[in-house]
Amino acid sequence: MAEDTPQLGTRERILRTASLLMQRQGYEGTGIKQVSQEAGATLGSVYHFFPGGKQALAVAAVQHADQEFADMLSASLSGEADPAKAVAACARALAGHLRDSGWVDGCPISATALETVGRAPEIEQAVAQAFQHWRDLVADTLREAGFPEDDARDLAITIINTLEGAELTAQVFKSETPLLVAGEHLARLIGSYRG
Amino acid sequence: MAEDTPQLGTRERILRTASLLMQRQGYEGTGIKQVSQEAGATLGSVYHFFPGGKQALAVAAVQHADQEFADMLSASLSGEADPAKAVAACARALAGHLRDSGWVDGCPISATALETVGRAPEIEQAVAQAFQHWRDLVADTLREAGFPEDDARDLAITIINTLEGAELTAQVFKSETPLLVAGEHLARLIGSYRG
DNA sequence: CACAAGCTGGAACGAACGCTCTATCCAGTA
DNA sequence: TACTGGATAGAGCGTTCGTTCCAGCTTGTG
Repeated sequence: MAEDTPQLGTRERILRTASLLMQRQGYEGTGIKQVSQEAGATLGSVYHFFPGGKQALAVAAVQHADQEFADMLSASLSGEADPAKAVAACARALAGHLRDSGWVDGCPISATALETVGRAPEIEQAVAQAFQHWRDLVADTLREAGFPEDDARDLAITIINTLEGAELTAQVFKSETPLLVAGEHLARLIGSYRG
Repeated sequence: MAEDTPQLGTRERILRTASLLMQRQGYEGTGIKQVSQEAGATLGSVYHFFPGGKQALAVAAVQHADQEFADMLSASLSGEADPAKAVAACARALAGHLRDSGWVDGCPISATALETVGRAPEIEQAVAQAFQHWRDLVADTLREAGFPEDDARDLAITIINTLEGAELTAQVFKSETPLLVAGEHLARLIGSYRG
């Protein structure tokens, strides 16, 4: 898993491995021993760097995924001047990445989110911060393109939601279609605020 | 959990309990022993009715949830003649139900879907069938309202996706807003095909 | 009343879980 | 050279997991 990147520090290797495994298997489905093995670390190291145990590791992994996905989102959004086209391009990028991964690498945190909602406050909060972070990136893009504050905020909510749901569905059907259709519909929705 | 409905048969009680627990905790987070206890049944009964073990129980629970959600969807959609209004009403219904449950009862199968994608083919297939089922219900509604076949199919995809994503986000933020905004945006999107 | 079939109850199994613990290693410092 | 403290290593704790197994209980039929 991450044994092929030994130049990274142990903590970083554990974090990346945990994030990847939780993306694919969820929080409950990912064991600390599996993380340590696939990261090329030992159990002792995991507890050394994350004294809070599995929950602390999950929070850090969610935050790591948050930042990684935000970078990808920023890059996608800044590639097009028209926000409608930018969102559609973003959906296409997600679809391509998902297909290339064999339909396993969807949203990095939604599985964890669904398993821990109402049951692990620290993790829940990290997930909420990530969603808010991504939403803000989209809202900023819309505002800079001239959309009024209220419209930008509401559209950003729906854009993130729709991409989230489309990615889930694309995984289930192992098809790019839901994401591509979502991209076009979101572009149409954004465009409908222009007139 | 289900001890208060002893008039139901044991198999049905196990099924409902499994479905509810998997909705809230996911597949990995839900144990067979927990199901048997909260269903007021014994371990022997679970394996008697579901000889295929946890996976078979999960498949049956997903199918049960499929039918239950489909009924709710049909009722919501048939309440309004205009499909745009019907979808918005549906989003409001989901938001109300989610709030009443203390933000824990979201989509009954998405947690299970995310945990098992690419790792448990039987469960994956049951999830895909459920999604297709719901999508068909929406597409039928749109077709009956006069939408062309292609538009109805594409819109149905996005409507289910968006509701799915909005429900996830509403759970994370413990707020009805994502679902309500999604309902309005979906109504707007549907309306944009009218002109 | 007897008897099979369907169902229930729960002990027990091996494996895996999260986590704790002690021991060892080793670069940096005095 | 002696010491210190972060990092590594993994055995082993108690618990829970999914599963198996079988004795006992009901229930309906002859």
